[in-house]
Amino acid sequence: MSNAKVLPLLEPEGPEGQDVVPCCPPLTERPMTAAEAETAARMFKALGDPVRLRLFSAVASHEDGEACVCDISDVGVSQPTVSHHLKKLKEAGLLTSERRGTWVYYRVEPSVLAAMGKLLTLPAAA
Amino acid sequence: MSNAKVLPLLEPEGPEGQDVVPCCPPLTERPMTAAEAETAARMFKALGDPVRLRLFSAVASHEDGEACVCDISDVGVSQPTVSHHLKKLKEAGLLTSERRGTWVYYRVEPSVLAAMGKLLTLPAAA
DNA sequence: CACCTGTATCGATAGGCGTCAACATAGGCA
DNA sequence: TGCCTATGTTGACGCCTATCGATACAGGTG
Repeated sequence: MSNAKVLPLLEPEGPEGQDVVPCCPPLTERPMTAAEAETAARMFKALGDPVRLRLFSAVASHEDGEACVCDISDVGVSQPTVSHHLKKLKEAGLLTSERRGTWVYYRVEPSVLAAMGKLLTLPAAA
Repeated sequence: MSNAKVLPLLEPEGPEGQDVVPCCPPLTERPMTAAEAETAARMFKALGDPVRLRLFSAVASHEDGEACVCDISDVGVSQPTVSHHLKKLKEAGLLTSERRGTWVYYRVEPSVLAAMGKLLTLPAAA
């Protein structure tokens, strides 16, 4: 494990704290390169499943942007399926997880959410 | 065909021109319902493929948010595959198409892009 | 009309993915 | 130590989908 893996949409930048730079410019700025598209698509894909989207929203809207699995696992699928989807969200860099005693808590990465939002920025709509 | 079909992320609202209301609140506001997630996931899924993301970006970044297929079809896959992906983007409500003489032009729906952006809005980041 | 180019559709195929039951692992508690 | 709960992993199954070649359709040009 370790935290050597970098979040897909972001690259750590500079030693001044938690600065990050988005992987890609807004979709409307210029055509994305193949590499950029590969990276960004991974995140969109992760949110492209209704169950995952609900899980993500449940975590993101929970107090402090963090929630125990037990708080959010009522989405109509079996427990292994919930676990599977949370893993996918983690692999996509949208969530992080931490075990605290009996329970495992998942937390959103606000900077990633912001980066995705910027991707969908409009140029200068009239 | 006809334009009876409503864009997935938006619902026409009121007779005052092009007003639309987003299908769902920001992800962080409250846990999405199953129905909301179903709708929103359809759009994320459409952007969850690298080829489609490049095609979408190519159209969105093109002059006037519109591009001929011939201008954007150089993404490393066959012509039928390009056509297939453009159709998917159209079905997801992200693009519209119009034939003008020999060529077919695809155009982005700015309001849909904006709605997706709002979905990823942060609450009140410090 | 015949021909060429641009785009869409069809049919087939291989791989990806969501889902579950069964099992494994981790931590708390008696 | 043994048991219970919470969560993750494994293996299997069926569906969805990205891709292609072949073909069809549309529109321009001669």
